[in-house]
Amino acid sequence: MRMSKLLVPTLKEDPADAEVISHKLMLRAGMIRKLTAGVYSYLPLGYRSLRKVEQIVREEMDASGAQEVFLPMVQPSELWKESGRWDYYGTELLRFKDRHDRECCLGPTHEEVITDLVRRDVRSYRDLPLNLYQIQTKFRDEIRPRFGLMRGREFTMKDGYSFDSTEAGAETTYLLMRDAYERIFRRCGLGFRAVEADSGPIGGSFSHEFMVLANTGEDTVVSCDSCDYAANLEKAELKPGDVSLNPTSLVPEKISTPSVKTIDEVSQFLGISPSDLVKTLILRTDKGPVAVLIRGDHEVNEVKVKNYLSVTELELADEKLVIEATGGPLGFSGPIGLRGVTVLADHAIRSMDTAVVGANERDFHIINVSPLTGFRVDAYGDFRSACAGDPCPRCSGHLVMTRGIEVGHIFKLGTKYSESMNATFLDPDGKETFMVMGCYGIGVSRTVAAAIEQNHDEDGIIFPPPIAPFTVIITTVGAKSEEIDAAAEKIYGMLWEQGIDTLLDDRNERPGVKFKDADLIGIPIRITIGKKALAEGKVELRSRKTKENSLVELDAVLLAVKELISGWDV
RNA sequence: CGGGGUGUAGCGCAGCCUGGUUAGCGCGCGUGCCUUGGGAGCACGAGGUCGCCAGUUCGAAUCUGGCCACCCCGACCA
Repeated sequence: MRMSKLLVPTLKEDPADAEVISHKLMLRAGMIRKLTAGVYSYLPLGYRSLRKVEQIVREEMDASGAQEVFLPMVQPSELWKESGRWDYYGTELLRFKDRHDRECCLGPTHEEVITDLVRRDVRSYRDLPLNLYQIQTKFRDEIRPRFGLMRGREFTMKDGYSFDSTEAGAETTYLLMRDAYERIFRRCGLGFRAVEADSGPIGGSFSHEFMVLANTGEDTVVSCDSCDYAANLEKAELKPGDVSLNPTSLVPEKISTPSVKTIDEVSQFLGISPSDLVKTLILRTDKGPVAVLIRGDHEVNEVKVKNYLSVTELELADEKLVIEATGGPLGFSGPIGLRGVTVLADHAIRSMDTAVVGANERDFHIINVSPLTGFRVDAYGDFRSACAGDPCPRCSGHLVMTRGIEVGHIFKLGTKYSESMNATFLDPDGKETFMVMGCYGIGVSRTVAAAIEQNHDEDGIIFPPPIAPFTVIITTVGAKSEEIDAAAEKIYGMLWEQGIDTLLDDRNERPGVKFKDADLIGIPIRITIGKKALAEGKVELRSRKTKENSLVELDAVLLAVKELISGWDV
């Protein structure tokens, strides 16, 4: 492709409404343009990158035995009512009516459609397992789209669904997909980590998220500094810890703490550390109010509490419920004397010798409380989020926190949809049985954005070669010259013949402009053709990543390019 | 939806507080000259319903009210 013919509207300045680096750079590099909130058009460069990711996904999915299909984006409400999600999904599901007044929605995901498809045509265990996937535009009416392609409302997703005749088979398929995902993200040239994710009621290690590591990521990845344990923050398990051996013998004492409410305020007021406090959080659930006790310096993990209680709804109580549950105002809740409320306590509470708690009375706290004897606890458990430095749940190492961008998620669904939608098959004994399902998603457009978050510098994007819109850019410099043009054309033709995507910057621009654009759009390898070197039969090769230049003979260009690509470090 | 903020040329902004000629600046864009190893220079030029609607006023980008759009912080997720 010739730069003079390509639509690449690069910008010198950052657009005012872009916040994160990938969004700014994709806009500046002329890869995308916004149509409306969370909805973007892809320009040639952006689309080329997207298609490269798609192709890698496609190849690896096919190699693992999955088959590509293409499902409708407009879906009838009936299917969603059948699965129960028409009511459950909420406003993220974009609903509308057609001219016959029939309710429809734009597909945010395709469990319903695929299950319907498979249940109609698959009747025997002989047809299983079956693994189908598609690469398609999804629409989710996100509450708050942001960060460009990182969280759009319309986005490109690879979604795959597997159907097995047995649990064991489903688990085998799951592991197959996990391996495929590893290969996909490795081939994309990304630094990533597969982490254990919350799998809700299914439990076990049957949900993994694939996180591209980048400090601008929205998710927190918890990993061990000595073993290979890694998990999403909401999932990361914690060891129980030791029970206090010398609980306080002091007598609890109610003290005045006027207008001192927050953990910080109380610890400052009393001159103690937040870890000496117990915070009592009142939560509203669909099974009634619950009190959760967490050490002052820790954070409650709502997903863990939710799973422990098997509730579907859980949120922090408002002041009204706090007064109802504790008898005291917001900010002074404590575990002593709570009635009619389930009291859960994090393991760490048991390790405390002494604690300061709220008195359930305005402007009072109680000091010298023994967590072991001072109040009733219905159950101890792992209810807090991990912190950096916590012991690893699998070995003697310690946990570290890193930021990540979730680009993939694989999940064992079990029979959730096959039961609600009656997807059955006849097993070898002629018995009607529910299919065991799994689902596997990759945010394709987000993967492109994540690659940029992970690979950029002050000059622009540094694309990993496999997903770069072009692998090589040929830049001619200096005054118009037939020799230079001829050399450029020759190399350009040769690289294309070798299947290397090459962009020829044939614009009549000054060198500075060409260099800046080449850097900005992140083409991994730049071949610069100038008068001086060409007179000696050489051109210049430059790596966008290392910024190292080397002069190579015209005959050696192809080899040098291939070496640079194969030696590219993630 | 709650909290904060912004809408003036393709992009980035000034002007608004204190209403008053023809609404400015930089970049970009067009033409010509010139230049060609890190976003050159000169000259000429095109491009604006000042987000929309109403109101106040002799007069509104500027003041008032309503609406809309977009961005940031929270709950969601690939």
